[in-house]
Amino acid sequence: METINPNHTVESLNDLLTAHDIKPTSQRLEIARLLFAHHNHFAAEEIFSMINHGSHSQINSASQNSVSKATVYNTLGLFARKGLVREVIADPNKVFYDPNTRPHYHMYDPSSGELTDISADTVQISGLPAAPSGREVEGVDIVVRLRRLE
Amino acid sequence: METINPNHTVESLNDLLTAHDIKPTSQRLEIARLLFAHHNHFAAEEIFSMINHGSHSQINSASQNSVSKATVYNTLGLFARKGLVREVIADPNKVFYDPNTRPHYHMYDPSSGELTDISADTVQISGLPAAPSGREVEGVDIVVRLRRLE
DNA sequence: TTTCCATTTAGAATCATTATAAACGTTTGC
DNA sequence: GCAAACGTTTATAATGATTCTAAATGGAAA
Repeated sequence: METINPNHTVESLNDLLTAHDIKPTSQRLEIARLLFAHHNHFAAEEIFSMINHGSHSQINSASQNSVSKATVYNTLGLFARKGLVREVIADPNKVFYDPNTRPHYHMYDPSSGELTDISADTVQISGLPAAPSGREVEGVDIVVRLRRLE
Repeated sequence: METINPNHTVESLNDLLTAHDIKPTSQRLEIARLLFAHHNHFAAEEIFSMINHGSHSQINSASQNSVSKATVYNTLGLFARKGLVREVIADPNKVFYDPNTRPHYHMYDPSSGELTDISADTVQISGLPAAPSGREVEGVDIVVRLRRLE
């Protein structure tokens, strides 16, 4: 179930982007707001349609917020490169963007498309090999794949 | 269960497909031979080009081995559904097919496209949550993402 | 044989994503 | 304040993996 976090003001989002070396434009703030207000993972196309057909515009805003598809993709790529969000590769058809960049894992149900978090606190992994020379480990992704019971 | 053996004969491949409830056609045998002869993961497009532009045709063979792109995709999907191979979701741009269906994990280097196995023998994981009701865990994928050292 | 059913095929369609090149908006230098 | 310079956004085209479609093929069975 999805909850909305109202504790992200335009100010704090501004600071968040700035702290990650991202110039805060209105489009970037709009996308960041969507990502950080919901406790959910979104694909680029979902974010695009939430902004354009969705009911997420500010109450008092006179301007109809609209961001082009190209900008949505560019911005999510930028956010990921700057470490503001994390890409989750769990479905071959689309990339999910996760506003939680702290270590944690995922559970994925392809039949519903639902991607949920697994806290890293309770999970123990050991025995993973070191990176080969010239490389370093960027991260460890764990995806628990689910299927409908027969 | 099947073991990976570089000396797969046409007969043993035949049996392998039959044991997995797959009718062995010449195209399916050709694709299975590629997958099981190499200790490697391949994407559909790689298999397609190995068959068509690759150096895998018999020198003295009068028959030019050629499998259409549609059949390569259909066959790999069939193999995966029947449990003969496993899909590996590590790169957003393509699905890898892994002839090793026993539990094991992967290391992925996006900069080279190299996907290598991590044996499950040395890896310990605990504390993963159970599947929600109505679902079961199909598998646990671990991908150690690599990056070039700066 | 002739029929039937699965398999294969070429090519079109799809869909997420990326590239292109123009338009736009801000900042900066004067 | 004004204009060049630069980064950002945009519509649109292009890409590339994958899936779909509908026809052709081929083997098994009657």
